[in-house]
Amino acid sequence: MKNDCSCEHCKLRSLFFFHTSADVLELMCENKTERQYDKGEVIIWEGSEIKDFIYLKSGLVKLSRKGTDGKDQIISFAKPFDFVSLLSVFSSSIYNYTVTALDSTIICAIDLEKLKAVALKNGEFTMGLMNRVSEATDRIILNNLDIRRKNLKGRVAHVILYFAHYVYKDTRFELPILRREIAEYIGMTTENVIRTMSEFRKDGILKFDGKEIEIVNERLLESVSEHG
Amino acid sequence: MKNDCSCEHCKLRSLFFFHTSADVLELMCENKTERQYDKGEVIIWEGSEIKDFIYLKSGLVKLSRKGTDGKDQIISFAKPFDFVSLLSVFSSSIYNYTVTALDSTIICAIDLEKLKAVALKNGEFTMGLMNRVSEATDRIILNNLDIRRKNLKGRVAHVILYFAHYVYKDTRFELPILRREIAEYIGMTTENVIRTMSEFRKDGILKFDGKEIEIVNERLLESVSEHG
DNA sequence: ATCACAATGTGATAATTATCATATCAGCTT
DNA sequence: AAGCTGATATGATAATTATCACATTGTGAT
Repeated sequence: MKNDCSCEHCKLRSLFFFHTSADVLELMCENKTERQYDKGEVIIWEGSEIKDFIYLKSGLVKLSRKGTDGKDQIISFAKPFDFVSLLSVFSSSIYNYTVTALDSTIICAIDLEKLKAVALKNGEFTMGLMNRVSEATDRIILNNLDIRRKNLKGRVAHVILYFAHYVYKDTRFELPILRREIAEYIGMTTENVIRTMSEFRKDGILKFDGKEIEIVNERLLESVSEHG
Repeated sequence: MKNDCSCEHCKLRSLFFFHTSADVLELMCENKTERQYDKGEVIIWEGSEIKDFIYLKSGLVKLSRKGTDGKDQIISFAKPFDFVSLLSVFSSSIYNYTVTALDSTIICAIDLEKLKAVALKNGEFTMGLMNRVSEATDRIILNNLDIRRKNLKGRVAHVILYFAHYVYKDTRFELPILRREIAEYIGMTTENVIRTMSEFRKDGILKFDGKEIEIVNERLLESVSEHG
């Protein structure tokens, strides 16, 4: 937990703020805390009070929610440049989702009251913030719509391509989530996700090597993602 | 299409803005257009340029999107006090959804460039705006998650209860959408929605009289909504 | 190393939902 | 009034997905 004002040179800075006026810089430097989480650690608990505005500096997380039936549902995944403090922060005082690290993850937390105080005085800053929040929530909604259109095979293909294209930018990567978590994300059962991935392997679309996954036939996987 | 600055007394005003400073009042009075749409008319076309910030004054609308396969998906419904210009407006220059009136509807349109100009100078106004946008998109995401947890019967029950509780605040109302539109909203087929509603009728949960629908056994409908 | 436990993997069967076919009904036009 | 069209309605069947049962593999703790 350091506070060396390294954000002055942080790559993320430009994404959050149009200008970096004196009050915004002070907010970031004096009132931010950096925290590191290991894979599997919970960063935010559903139901806890929102005290900070949080964003990802590095790593990968999942946003999930416990249904009334006790079953978890995964809302979305987020990597740096995606916001984490998306939902709730400006419309609720309580988080209505849990954020869990899927990999070693570093977050920056800015005291929410102080951020709001700056935002009230600085429209430019607030507009930048709103742009980001709007963009990130849009992506969640549209992605969920996209998944809803597809059948089991298409949904599984969608998730694998999501990690390949959007997160790792490689056709070979270590899958950061369990089969069960894929199921929680796409709204199918764990068994069927496993079965589908086995089929992809048998069909020569995927190769597994421990946690490693390799997309052998990307074109076919994309076709499956579109047309089942 | 009138412009008599009636927003000064508009009930909605308090919801959008914390304070109504001079610049905000001028924005609303000088740069707003009021438009009326009949049931079925399209207010915003998917793919069109975003020129205005739009909100509902009265009526009811649906937000929908045409999938790559040509099939419509309904994202959400909105009534006054829900925003319409939720998604896209602050993160895109093009609407990625269509807004259609489900009933006679009046909207207010504020020139987006002028709104942005005010927002840049007025952090308080922008914060109020962000609160609203965040609240509305949160509701869409959580509602979709809720529907995803349920089976066919539960989803149909959910939609009927949504209109009863949230829109009409009555157990008897005129259903503003077709069976097909319920299907497009919950991701099931039209036939199965029709079948399910017929079952509800046969089971004494619902009564139909033309377009009118009456919830006879609300407790049972709620139970079906929760546990299928 | 062994035990315990969770994750992966696979098959058989049941339940759910989609598809296709066809009928009736309501509203609208001529 | 007749004819057209889209919405509602219903049944039979096919396709998809869930459930249950059980085997195997992997992983962490002692």
